Amino acid sequence: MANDPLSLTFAALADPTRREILARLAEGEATVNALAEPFDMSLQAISKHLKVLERAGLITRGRDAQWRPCRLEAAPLEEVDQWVDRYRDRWEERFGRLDRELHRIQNSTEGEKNHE
Amino acid sequence: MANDPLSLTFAALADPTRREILARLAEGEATVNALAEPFDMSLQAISKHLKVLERAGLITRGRDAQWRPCRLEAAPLEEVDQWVDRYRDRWEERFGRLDRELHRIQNSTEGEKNHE
DNA sequence: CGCATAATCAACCTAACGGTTGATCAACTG
DNA sequence: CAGTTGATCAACCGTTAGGTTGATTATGCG
Repeated sequence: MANDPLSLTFAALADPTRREILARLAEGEATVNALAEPFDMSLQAISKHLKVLERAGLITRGRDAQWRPCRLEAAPLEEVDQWVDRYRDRWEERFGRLDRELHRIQNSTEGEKNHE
Repeated sequence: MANDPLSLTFAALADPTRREILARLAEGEATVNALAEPFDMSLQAISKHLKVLERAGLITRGRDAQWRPCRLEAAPLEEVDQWVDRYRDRWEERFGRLDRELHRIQNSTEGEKNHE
């Protein structure tokens, strides 16, 4: 597999188990055992999934005695969002030209508001 | 690899060659040979990449004599966008609570506008 | 028909993925 | 210290990904 950041992120997301783990982490930190609990899978397998997520920068791990709490890190998701954003107008075609223009204007005024 | 739609899409995107192909197709339809031209790779390899993209629904292929023109299909990218959208507030933390609330309100009014 | 072109099919190879089991390390607890 | 718990490491295994080369199919052209 390619090892550029975006490829690592997409590859990490291309697995339902890992996406479920991220969904769980969106609710707060969790230990490896807590994350493994819902799955019919060995703890070691979950540990490997976490390593994949960590390599992609999607999680970080702390240290609390013998527990290694995992925390969601959204930065790579923002990269994904920015990448996919370049194709946004492709699926907004159905709105037609006028409505697409409205979206564009709306986005640009949002830009002014946020970035000033 | 898992074969649910989202996993197929993420997996298809987890390769720089395939992402470049999509970028090329964003400019318009193209034949397999045209798509293969920039890459130092056999035509068969590109053909396989196209099959992966097709299985994910990211492209469709027509038929024009011996050419099989490829066309970008953005629907799966919209699915990706919707999935990642659930985490948007995670990387917008830096805007602070007030601004995040503004975003939430803004989104909900957009929803009213689009879905009615 | 005979041939060139566009693209796919088929077989093969290496490396990585996703899972297993068993052993090990690290930290708390009695 | 001995034992338990949390988690990782290591080796292994079957399958798939991503590339190659060689053969094959389909279309257009002289």
